[in-house]
Amino acid sequence: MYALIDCNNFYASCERAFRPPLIGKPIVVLSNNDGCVIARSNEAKAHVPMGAVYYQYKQVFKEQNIHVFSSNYPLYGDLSNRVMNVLSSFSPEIEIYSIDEAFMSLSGFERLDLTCYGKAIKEKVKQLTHIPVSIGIAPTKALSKIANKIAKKYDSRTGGVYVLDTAEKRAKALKWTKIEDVWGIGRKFSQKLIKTGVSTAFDFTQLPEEYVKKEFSVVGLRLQKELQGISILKLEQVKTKKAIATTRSFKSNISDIESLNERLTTFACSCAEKLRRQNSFCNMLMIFIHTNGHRKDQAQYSKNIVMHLPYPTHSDITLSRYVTKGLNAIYKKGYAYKKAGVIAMGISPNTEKQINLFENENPKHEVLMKVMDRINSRLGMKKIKLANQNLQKTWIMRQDSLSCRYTTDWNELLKVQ
DNA sequence: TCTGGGGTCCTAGGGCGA
DNA sequence: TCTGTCGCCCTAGGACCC
Repeated sequence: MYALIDCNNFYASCERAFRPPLIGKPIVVLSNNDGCVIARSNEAKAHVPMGAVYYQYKQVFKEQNIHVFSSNYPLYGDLSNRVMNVLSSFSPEIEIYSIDEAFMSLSGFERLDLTCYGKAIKEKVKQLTHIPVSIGIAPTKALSKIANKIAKKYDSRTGGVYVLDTAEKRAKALKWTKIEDVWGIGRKFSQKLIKTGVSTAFDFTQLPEEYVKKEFSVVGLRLQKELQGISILKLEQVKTKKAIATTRSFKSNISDIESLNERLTTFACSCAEKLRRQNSFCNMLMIFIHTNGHRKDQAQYSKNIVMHLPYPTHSDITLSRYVTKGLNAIYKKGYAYKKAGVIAMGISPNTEKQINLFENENPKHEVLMKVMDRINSRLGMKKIKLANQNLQKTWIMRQDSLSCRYTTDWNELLKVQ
């Protein structure tokens, strides 16, 4: 059996964890640059759709007394770690699936009353982190997702925990689940399925295998088996990332190549730092620049370039050199750029560095990067930068409604009066 | 004025060497 | 020496997830 533990309206719950008066009040959390709504409390869901554009909904927020927060990732990341730590004490096998979800293996726990065990987990997480969770338990990962949806939807009846442990319950749950709500069936696939008369998860399980394989590849076939109660997807081990990206939309458009180069250099340094943190190198670098696709009245241009590096690296200096080279190749004058990014690819661990016969990195880079990381980590922020980055840090994201970093910054600890 | 960011996996198709 | 086939690798594009 597998359990899926999912934090309820996670970002909104994090904001509430340190501000109890907000319990029961409508809350939304915005994306970077306060662009659009990325999380809503239950109370806000009736008034604001997911992805709503902030400036278009300002009036609604005001009228409905909805509390608005800019996203506060240091806080959410820290609370997520705390939740996962609590969960780890309930099973030796746990897969952290995302910032607010984890799968847990309950094999060997079958003799227990799983509903009671689920409730014990839920209560412990609530007690230690103040984050409410819902728990779905079932024989496969895909079914545990459905069980979780039921637990969340019928919270008062289920107490936030639902176990799908019989064929009857499974059939009933599958008939209740709309095809577009099935984990792994996105917008395109659900449209295609609905056209052929498949409107529920149960209908999907009745389709011929060959048809599913042909139309939805092995991914669809695996999912079908999982929904039929045959466990195919196992818990996954922590893996090193295959790509590391830093991409941003700008608060206002950028047209000149110097400013773009400064931004992209900073993004490259952020990628390099993430690479060093996970002890790996990259040997390919992609950069891209976009104009604002939402502004149909403005001239559009979008281009990316992939560069193969001569040797694996995680040096700020090397990556920034290639960023400049790439930008010179794709930049076109006369456009207002809204978004840009750097993606490090071809990632290999420190232990498997492929050395080039003819050209290798200056060994001083490695030492320098270590010193930079140590100083920056001790000072808590980016004090040491490359010379072609902006030392004044005038590129601040729009975050008009940011809450405190209650758990990760000494200066922002909760004050008790 | 203002519309997020960061990932994974699979398939098709072309190049290329055995 | 030429040709056909097979399989591997790479890339682009498309689907999905949170």
